[in-house]
Amino acid sequence: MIKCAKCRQIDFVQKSGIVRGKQRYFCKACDYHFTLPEVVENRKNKPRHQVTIIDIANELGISKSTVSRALRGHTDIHEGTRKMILDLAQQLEYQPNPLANALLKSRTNIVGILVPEFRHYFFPTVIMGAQEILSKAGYNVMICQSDESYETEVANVKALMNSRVDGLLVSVTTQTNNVDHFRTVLRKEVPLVFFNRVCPELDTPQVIVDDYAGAFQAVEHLIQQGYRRIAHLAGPVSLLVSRLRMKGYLDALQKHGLPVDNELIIHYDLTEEKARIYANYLLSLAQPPDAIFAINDPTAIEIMLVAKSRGVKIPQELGIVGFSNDPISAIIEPPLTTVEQPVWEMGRQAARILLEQMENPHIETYQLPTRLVVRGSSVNC
Amino acid sequence: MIKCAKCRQIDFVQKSGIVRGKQRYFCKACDYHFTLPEVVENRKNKPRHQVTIIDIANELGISKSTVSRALRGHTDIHEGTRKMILDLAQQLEYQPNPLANALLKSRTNIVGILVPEFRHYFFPTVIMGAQEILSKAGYNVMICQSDESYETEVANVKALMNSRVDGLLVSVTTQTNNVDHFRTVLRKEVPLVFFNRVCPELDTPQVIVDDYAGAFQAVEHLIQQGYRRIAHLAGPVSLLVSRLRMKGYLDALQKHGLPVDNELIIHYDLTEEKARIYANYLLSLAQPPDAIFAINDPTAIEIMLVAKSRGVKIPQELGIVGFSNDPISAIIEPPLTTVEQPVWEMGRQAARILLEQMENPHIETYQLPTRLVVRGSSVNC
DNA sequence: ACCAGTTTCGGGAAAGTTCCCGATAGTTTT
DNA sequence: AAAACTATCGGGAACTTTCCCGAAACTGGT
Repeated sequence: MIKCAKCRQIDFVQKSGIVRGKQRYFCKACDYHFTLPEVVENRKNKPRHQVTIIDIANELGISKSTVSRALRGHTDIHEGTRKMILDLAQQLEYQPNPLANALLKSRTNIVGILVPEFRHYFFPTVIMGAQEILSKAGYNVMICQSDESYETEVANVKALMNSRVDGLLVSVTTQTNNVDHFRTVLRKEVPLVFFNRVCPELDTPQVIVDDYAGAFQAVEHLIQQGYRRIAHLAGPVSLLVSRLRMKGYLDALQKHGLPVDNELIIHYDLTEEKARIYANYLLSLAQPPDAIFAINDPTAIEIMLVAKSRGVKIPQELGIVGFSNDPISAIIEPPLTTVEQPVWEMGRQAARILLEQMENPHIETYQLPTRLVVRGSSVNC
Repeated sequence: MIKCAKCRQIDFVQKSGIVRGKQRYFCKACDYHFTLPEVVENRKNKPRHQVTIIDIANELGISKSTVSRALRGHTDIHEGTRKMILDLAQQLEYQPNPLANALLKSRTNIVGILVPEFRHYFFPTVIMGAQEILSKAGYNVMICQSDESYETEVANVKALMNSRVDGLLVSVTTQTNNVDHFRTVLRKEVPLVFFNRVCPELDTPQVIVDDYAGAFQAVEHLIQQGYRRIAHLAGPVSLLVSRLRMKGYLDALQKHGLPVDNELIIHYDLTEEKARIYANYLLSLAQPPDAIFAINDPTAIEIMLVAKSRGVKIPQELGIVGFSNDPISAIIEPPLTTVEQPVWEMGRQAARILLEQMENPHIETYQLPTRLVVRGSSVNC
């Protein structure tokens, strides 16, 4: 009753177990195991078939190699054939599959950008600058935020590496003390450029601003305005920006012969709650400061809000200077004196260096200038 | 002098032209063309070879199928073999190549997010909400901004589709009147969910807030505060949100028997410059408004700045209400009355619906509630 | 007609996975 | 002991593209 799939005979076929729910048969004559082929039903589970070069080749009765050559602008092809292929490709709306190309070349044309957050002005703007350059160069961008968590940062780096990004633009978290995950990136020779929050212990290109000069100017400005007891609400020591701005603060004090009071120097983790807590703490001191230099504008603004809620008059009783010149600084009352940094340009430069890195690996540190923008929050008239 | 590459004989070999700069030969005896193989030099242009399942298979002397089964947690495998494979995979730090998988399955595990901008509070926050859900589900995110330009939006959609994203989360530009590019997306059966700025002419899932109710409440609040000549600086008519908030504005006026003055209704393109221009225009009218309902918070804030610069007192001479409750609204002086919308949640819901869409396509419109937050900019006491 | 040289095209490997299905060996049932 | 069944593994296609290299079909020149 059952024909052998090989010799087409019936007599020697016998049952031989079940495989994956299907009856199996064995033909003694030709020593051959087989199962009955299922009737293939409506094969509609192939939803969207993108047009491939093979489709074009079949349509024109030529080989896929020729189609590929035409599309890639090779020379080894007849002008008429090329035109024919190009026309059909356009007509069929052919889109080359980047996945196949990526698999073959091990290049995805995607760069990863990893930032601590993008709720405030700074990081979104850097990203926009980077995107401007990268998309011009034909790269897509995959953005991750570490949320100021070391574990998330490690996980994100892993995820981006697993996605086989061609390069990485990174600003580390406040908690990043161990940088082994970035060493892994370097070991796999994936270009890596840090910006703003950099890793000086790694030999990688970096884009930063002149944090020291900016901080120095800011604090000197406060001194020139007559403030004498100047506090500094600083970032965590782990970040180089914190240390550089701190040094600018200290040197400015020293230059003008002002004492350094450790009570007035606070390192914190850049969260809003802590900013409020330390602002309150500073203003509650027996000898409160008459001015505060904040590590960045969001911090400065938290201080302003706390000062306002305590009835402390700005700038008369408290001068405040921030860093970064977020747009909100010009809007708040009184407007915030701050150190302007070319944020958009930082993104552009980071992207540029990353692209260069892909061509020709080299270490480059790019430093952008800062400029003090004096507004109402520090003019003690 | 030249041996045939096939029969190893010398006598019948003759020159036969040149191919790509290399001398070609022909053996009459075996009717065979050939060129001399080049001496292969140091093949060091294979930079980083990732560990593959084939490496594991070769190492253990088994087939790649078996390795794949072990790694994918299949049942058809011996427990000992699986353990052996898993151990070696861990030791070699094996990472499956997502490109190969994507090529095979036509799934990239990437979703694209397309927004008009992310300089303000709203869109970055939505994106964060969406990312929270999507990354939990194992998806990476590719973010593009159309920069309020229709052409850029079309180009971005094309780029994301070309990158073979598995789904799309979109908020359209102010200039988007033609939606053919989204029809292309739907035609290729790529899940597409709109949020905030939606396309009602397309049959797609959408996530919106109750714009009508929010606007109605806002305007009614102004009326209850005693304002009688209420202007509306609205968004472009092309956006549904504009139309809905407009309707809320109109209905609130009507309910309280206030006349509609077309002079006080301005549609604009949501750029900062135009906001300033129209704010100035409104305040320069012979009969200026005594309150303005703004389409969103950035607009409201521009109006506040213009009013301040003209010496118009808020809220005494001009009441202002915004929409969205950006953090800056609580900070500005006076604090801005605004309609709060669950922005983060909007991102979460959009992502959730997109994920559902991938499983089981269906049309769903999700509407989130709004809530009026009354602050100083509208309390005419 | 014969050969050298050029132009144009096709075949097939490679990239790394998953999955279908056949194959084998071993185990249990009749 | 044959028949029926299970557990485990290997082979190879498929996904799409690029690229190497050989093959065929030309062109001229002798």
